[in-house]
Amino acid sequence: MSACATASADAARARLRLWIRMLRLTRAIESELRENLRTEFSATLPRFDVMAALYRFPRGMILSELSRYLMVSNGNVTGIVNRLVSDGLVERTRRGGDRRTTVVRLSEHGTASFESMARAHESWVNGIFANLTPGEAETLAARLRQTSLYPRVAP
Amino acid sequence: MSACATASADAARARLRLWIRMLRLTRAIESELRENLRTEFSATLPRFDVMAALYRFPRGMILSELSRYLMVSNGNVTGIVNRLVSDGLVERTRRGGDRRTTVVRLSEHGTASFESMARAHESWVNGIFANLTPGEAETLAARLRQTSLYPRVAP
DNA sequence: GCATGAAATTTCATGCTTGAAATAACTCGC
DNA sequence: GCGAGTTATTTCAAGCATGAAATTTCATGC
Repeated sequence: MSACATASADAARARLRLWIRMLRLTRAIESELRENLRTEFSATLPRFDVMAALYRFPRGMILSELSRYLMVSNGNVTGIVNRLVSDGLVERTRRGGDRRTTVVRLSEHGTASFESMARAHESWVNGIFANLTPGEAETLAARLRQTSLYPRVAP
Repeated sequence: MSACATASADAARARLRLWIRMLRLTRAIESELRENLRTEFSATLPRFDVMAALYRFPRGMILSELSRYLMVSNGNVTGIVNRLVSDGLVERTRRGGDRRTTVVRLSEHGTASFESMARAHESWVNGIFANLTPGEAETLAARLRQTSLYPRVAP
C-alpha cells in the first residue's frame, strides 16, 4: 500500500463523513419542519414544497416543470397536485395551444395559505441556524453550490 | 422599519437560503445514490441505511435503537426489516430476558452484501464531492455539526 | 400478589415516492 | 397526409414513511 493510495483513501473517507453528516442533519431538520407544519398548519412537507414552487412562479407551471424543479417523479407530482386541487389550494387550467399540458397555479386561498406558512417556516429555519452568522451561512451556501451535483434550474 | 429589524430580516433570509441549498443538494445526491443502488445492486436507500446501521453495530440492535438511530418511525423499521429478513440479509433473534425486544443483525450473506455495496457507495460519494479537498470537507462537516439540530447519538 | 403505568413492537390508515407502462397529443421528415 | 419518434400526463404496483392505536411484556408501588 503506497502512501499515495492511503492518502486518497483518507480523502474518500473524509468526503463520506461529510455526506453522512449532511444527510443526518438534513433529515433532522426535515423532521422538525414536518412536525411543525403538521401541528400548526395540518400540512405536509411535499404539499409545502409544491406550493412554494408555485408561489415562486405565479404565472403557473406545467406539471413536468414542477417535477423537474422539485426533483421528484411525474406521477408523484400528479398525486400531490390532485390533493391540493381537491382542497381548493391549487387550480388546474387546461388552456393554451398544446392540449397535452396542464398549467397549475395557486388559488387565491392557496396563496394566502402559503404566505402564512412561509412566514412561520422562515422563522423556524432562522431559529435552527441561529448559531451561524449570516456571513457564515452565506459562505456555507456558496461552498455547497460548488458541488458537482448541485441542481441548476433552467431559467 | 428600523435598520436593526431589516438586518435581522436579511439574516433570516440568508439562513433560509442556506437551508434551501442544502435541501436541494441533499436531494440531488440522494437521487443519484438511489439510482446507483437500484441499477447496480437492486437495492434501495432505506435498505442500505438499515444495513449500514447494523454493520456499524455488529452485535445487533433492537428495533427501537435502530429507529432512533435512523430517525425514522418504529413502524417504518418493522417493515424494512421484515423485507430484509425475508430476503435472508438480516436475522431476528428473540433471545434475552426481555421478551418484548427483538434483536436484529446482519446475516453472513447480509454482511458480505453490505460490504460490497459500501465500497461502491464510498466511491460514488467520493466522486460527487471530488472538487472539495479533504480539508474543505472536514471544515464543512465541522460547521454542520455545530447546528443546533444535529443529531447526537447516545453511545 | 396485583394494579398501574411505562416500554417495545406491531398493525393500520393515509399519504408520499418511485419506475414502468399506458394514453394522448405534438413534431418533423418525407 | 402520414408514419415515426418525442413529449406530457396519468395510472399502477410496490415500497417507504408517518402518527396513532392496539398488544404484549416489563417494572414499580403498595
